[in-house]
Amino acid sequence: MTRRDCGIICAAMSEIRVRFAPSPTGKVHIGNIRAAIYNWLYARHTGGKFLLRVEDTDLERSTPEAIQALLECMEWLGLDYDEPAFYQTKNVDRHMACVEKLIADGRAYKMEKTSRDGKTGEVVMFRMPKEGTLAFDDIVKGHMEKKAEDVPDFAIVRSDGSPIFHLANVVDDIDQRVTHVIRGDDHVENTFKHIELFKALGATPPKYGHLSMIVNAQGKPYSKRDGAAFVGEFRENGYLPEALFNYLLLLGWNPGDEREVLSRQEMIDLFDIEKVHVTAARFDIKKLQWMNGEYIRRAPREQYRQELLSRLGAAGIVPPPDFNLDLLVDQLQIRTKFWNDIPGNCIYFFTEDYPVDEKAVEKRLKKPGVKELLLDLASRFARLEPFTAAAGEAMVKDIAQGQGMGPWVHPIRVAVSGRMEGPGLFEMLELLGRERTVARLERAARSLP
RNA sequence: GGUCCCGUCGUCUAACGGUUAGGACACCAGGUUUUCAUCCUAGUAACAGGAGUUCGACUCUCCUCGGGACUGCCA
Repeated sequence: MTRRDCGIICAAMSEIRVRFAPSPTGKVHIGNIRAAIYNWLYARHTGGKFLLRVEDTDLERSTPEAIQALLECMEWLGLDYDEPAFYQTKNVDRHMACVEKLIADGRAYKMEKTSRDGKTGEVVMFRMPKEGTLAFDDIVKGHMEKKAEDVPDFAIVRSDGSPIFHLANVVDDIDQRVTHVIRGDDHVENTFKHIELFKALGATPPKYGHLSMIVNAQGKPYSKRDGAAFVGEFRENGYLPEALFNYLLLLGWNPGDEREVLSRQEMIDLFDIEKVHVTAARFDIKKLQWMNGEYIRRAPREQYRQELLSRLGAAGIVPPPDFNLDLLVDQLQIRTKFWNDIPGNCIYFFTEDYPVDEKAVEKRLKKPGVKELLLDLASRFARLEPFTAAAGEAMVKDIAQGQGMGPWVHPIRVAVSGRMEGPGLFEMLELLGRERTVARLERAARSLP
C-alpha cells in the first residue's frame, strides 16, 4: 500500500515512461508480446507513457514488411503507444556522438579484436569497473549483485563503425527518457553493463524489471520447431486478441483473487508489476483454447454476428435475406471455440456441397428400417404447419410416444447435415427450411439400399 | 566449466510461520439435453529431497538434486 502510494506520488513528480523495443524480424513471439503487454499495462495503470522503439539496426532482417507485421500485431492486441514510433536507425548519429564522449572521458577505448568468426578489426570497448560490486534492485527478481570482476569490458562499436546493441539501447533509453525497463529475463546480465553505460553518459539509470521466459509444453525454451509461438499464427487460427492478451497476462501474474477472465479495464486497474512472478511459465495451449471459447461465448451477439458474416463471406457465402441469422447465432455462439470453426460448422445451411461424415452415415443411416423412416419423415415434414422448430419437435415427440426421440432425431440429423453434432436438431431444420429438409431426407433415403 | 536466477497438483497459480494446502485449465464420474457444445454436481491430483531455526515451516537458513539465463564485432 505504501509502495503504491509512493508510485502515484512519483508519477506525479516525474512521469513513468516504459517502452517496448522489439527488433522487427518478421514474426512477433509470444514471449516478446507478453513483455509488451506488461509494459503497456504498467503504463496504463500508472498513468504513464507507453513507447514503441523499433530496434531496426539489424539491416539484414529488418524489412518494411517485418515492421508492418509488428505494428499489425500490436494494433490487433490493442497495444497503442503514446508517442510516434522511435526508429533506432534514425538515432545513429547520437549513438556515435556518445561514443566520442565515452572515449574522451576515458570510459571507452579502441582495441584490435578478433571476433568469433575469425575476423580481426578495431572495435570500441566500454570500460567496466574492475573492482567492487555491481548491483541493482530488480522490480521482479529482487536484489541482484555481481562482482565487478565477473563483468568484463564489452564492445560497443563494431569494426565497421556501427553501434552495438548495448550502446544503442542505452542511448535510446536516455533519449526517450525511459524510467522503467521491463524486458525479458535474457537481459539480466546485460543490466549490469547497461547501468554503467548510463552512469558513464551522465544519465540516471532506469528501474529494471526482468520477466521470466515462457517455455513450451516440454518445459524447454521455445524453438522454431514448436510452432504457433507467434502472435500472427494465433490470429490466423481464429483466436481473439482479448483471449490471447488475457491468457498471456496470467502467465506470471494474477490479480490476487480467483478471477481469471478480466476486462481490459480490470487488468489496468489491478495490474501490479511488483507481483509478477520470477519463475518461468509453461505455455498451455489447452487453457488458451478454453479461454478463447470463453471469450467467444461472452462476446456481444452483434460481434459474433459480424464475425459470422465476415467468415462466411470469406468462404464465398452470403446468407439469403430471409435466413434467420439470429437463430443461427443463438445456436452457434456457445459451440464456437475459434473463429475459424465458423464456416465449417454451418456451411451445410448455405450449400448442397458440404462434407459428409461417412462414419456418421454408417452409424446412423445404414441400419435396417432407416430408409423407410426417412421417407415417412420427409412426407410428414412436407406437410408440417407451420414449419418451425417447435412444431417439428412436437411432431417427433408425438411419433416417439413418450419414448426417447433418439431413434428419429439421430438419423434426421445425419441425413440433413452429414454430421453427428451441431445445433439443436429442430432449430437446424427450421434454419434449413422445409424444402431443403424434405429434399435432403429423400436424397438420403434414396442413397440407401 | 564460471557467474547469476528459479523449484506448490500434469499445467497456470493461491495460501500475516498455525488452512482438511484453495481456485482455474486438463482429466475423470454423474446430472440436464434430440447430438455436440454450454450449464450444474462430484472426484483424482502438489508443497523436489535432506538437515536446521521454531511450540509450530509451503512459508526462514543451509546443503543436495533438478531446471533456466548469461558467458558475441546478435538483439
